[in-house]
Amino acid sequence: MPVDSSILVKNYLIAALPKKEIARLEHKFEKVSFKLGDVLYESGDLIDYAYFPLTSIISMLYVMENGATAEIGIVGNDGLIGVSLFMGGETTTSRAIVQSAGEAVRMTVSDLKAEFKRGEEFQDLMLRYTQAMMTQISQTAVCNRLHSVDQQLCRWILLSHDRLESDALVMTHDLISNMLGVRREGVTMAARKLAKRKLITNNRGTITVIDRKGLEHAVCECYKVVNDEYNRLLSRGISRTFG
Amino acid sequence: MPVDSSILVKNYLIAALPKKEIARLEHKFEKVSFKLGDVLYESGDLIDYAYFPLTSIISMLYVMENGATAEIGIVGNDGLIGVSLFMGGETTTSRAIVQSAGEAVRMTVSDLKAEFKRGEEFQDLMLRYTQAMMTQISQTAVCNRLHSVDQQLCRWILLSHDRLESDALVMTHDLISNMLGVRREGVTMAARKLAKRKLITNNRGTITVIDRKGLEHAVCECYKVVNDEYNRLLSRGISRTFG
DNA sequence: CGCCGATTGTGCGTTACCACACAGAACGCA
DNA sequence: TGCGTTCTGTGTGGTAACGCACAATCGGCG
Repeated sequence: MPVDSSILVKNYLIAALPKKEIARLEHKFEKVSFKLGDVLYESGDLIDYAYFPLTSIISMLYVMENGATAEIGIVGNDGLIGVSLFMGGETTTSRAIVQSAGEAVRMTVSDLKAEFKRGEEFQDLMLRYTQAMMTQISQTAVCNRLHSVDQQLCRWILLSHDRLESDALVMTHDLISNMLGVRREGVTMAARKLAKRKLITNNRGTITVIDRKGLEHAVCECYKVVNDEYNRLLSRGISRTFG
Repeated sequence: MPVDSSILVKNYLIAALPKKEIARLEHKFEKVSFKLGDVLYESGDLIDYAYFPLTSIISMLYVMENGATAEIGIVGNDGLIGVSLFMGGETTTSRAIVQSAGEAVRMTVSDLKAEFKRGEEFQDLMLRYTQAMMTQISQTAVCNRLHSVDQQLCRWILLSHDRLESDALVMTHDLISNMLGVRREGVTMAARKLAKRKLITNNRGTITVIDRKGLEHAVCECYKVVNDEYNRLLSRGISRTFG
């Protein structure tokens, strides 16, 4: 489906491009819709398209040989899926899976590479975004090492909330546990604690944020570190309140 | 100190450049020596130089507000420190600290950027290296989440061994514990187990690899995943035995 | 309405790791 | 040779998370 150029700017990365570059690119985008659980690509797949989420959220998930999973990073309308294309690797060792249904625009590999190779603002922006992504991944490593499941769930809810228009996260505890790489019961426990503190409500299949400020107060420093870095590198935050 | 160009190729990243580009760059390198514990830069510091280790090993370490630390990645003669310079961020949220004394060559920020901006093989190589680094960081996140201290120590020893000419890792358990983000006693226990299996010896301040194959057999899949990706992206392994 | 699958809640026992305290061993230097 | 520092080993008790089994509950659909 060809796109109305006005929707492109829902993706902040595209919106950050000079008007001239947007004009050159807009007819190369194609709009797509994703359902929860759709897989954009598997580990090792050659990739056809780069995806710029508009309302969807995509998780990058590593899948172990024994089937255990852990989330490496999360991308919404703040970024794109397909960094490996202009980095030269063509594939990655992770799976890209839809964590929250919604829409995205996509661009073919060759269009993406051609624009990147021009060496203009598009290239600079993609590289700065990639560094922001690296910071997010790094902080995931740190958080996995040093923080409790409670803290990590809190961080994960904020990361998701930042990338959603709604306050309702349509996710079962089981799915969240796959992202965090912990037991489903662990998520249930942690969610109950947050609900008891009146920061979220926790209904069958849906977590709803009811006290955003409270969550920000409860979360570990990892959240803010990454957020500040997105601000610094991309001149805008993805958070709803910071920056 | 000006460099003898023959030593430059001890760094595999430099060695992978076309002869023409090496020739253009060689007079821009300067040789430096590092002691254990030297800090190349702190989180947030503006960086003056990019460092290409020859015999030294550098750790990228995240330092929490409470002083706890965790390693994000490790760089030896397979790579460079200063990716954020050409990625456009100028700084990172981590500290770069010497994990194993030795030498490196360095290049000024402006020389590095100028060469990168030419858009030739140097740029491609730097970007592919950066993707390899992202894979390493990602796998650190996964390993931190899903694997035991025993497994992580094993992986860490192999990562260090790959980047050393010697079989002796001059590191106290305390320093290793800072890298892994665990207790010193946890490292002591894990090292004793590996020693009991005759994979390493474990003397005051030094861990010596005595059964490389055995370690590779004992390590979690995270090691091989990253190693394969370095192979694929940089057309050569950093491991002493694989690829 | 009633059934069934999906989701969440609970209750074990077990394991891995932590924090702290301190003993012993090795090394380096006077 | 002896002394102090650094490093490693050990013990005790506590906590977080695990694996597993199963009960309770919710929602959709025939």
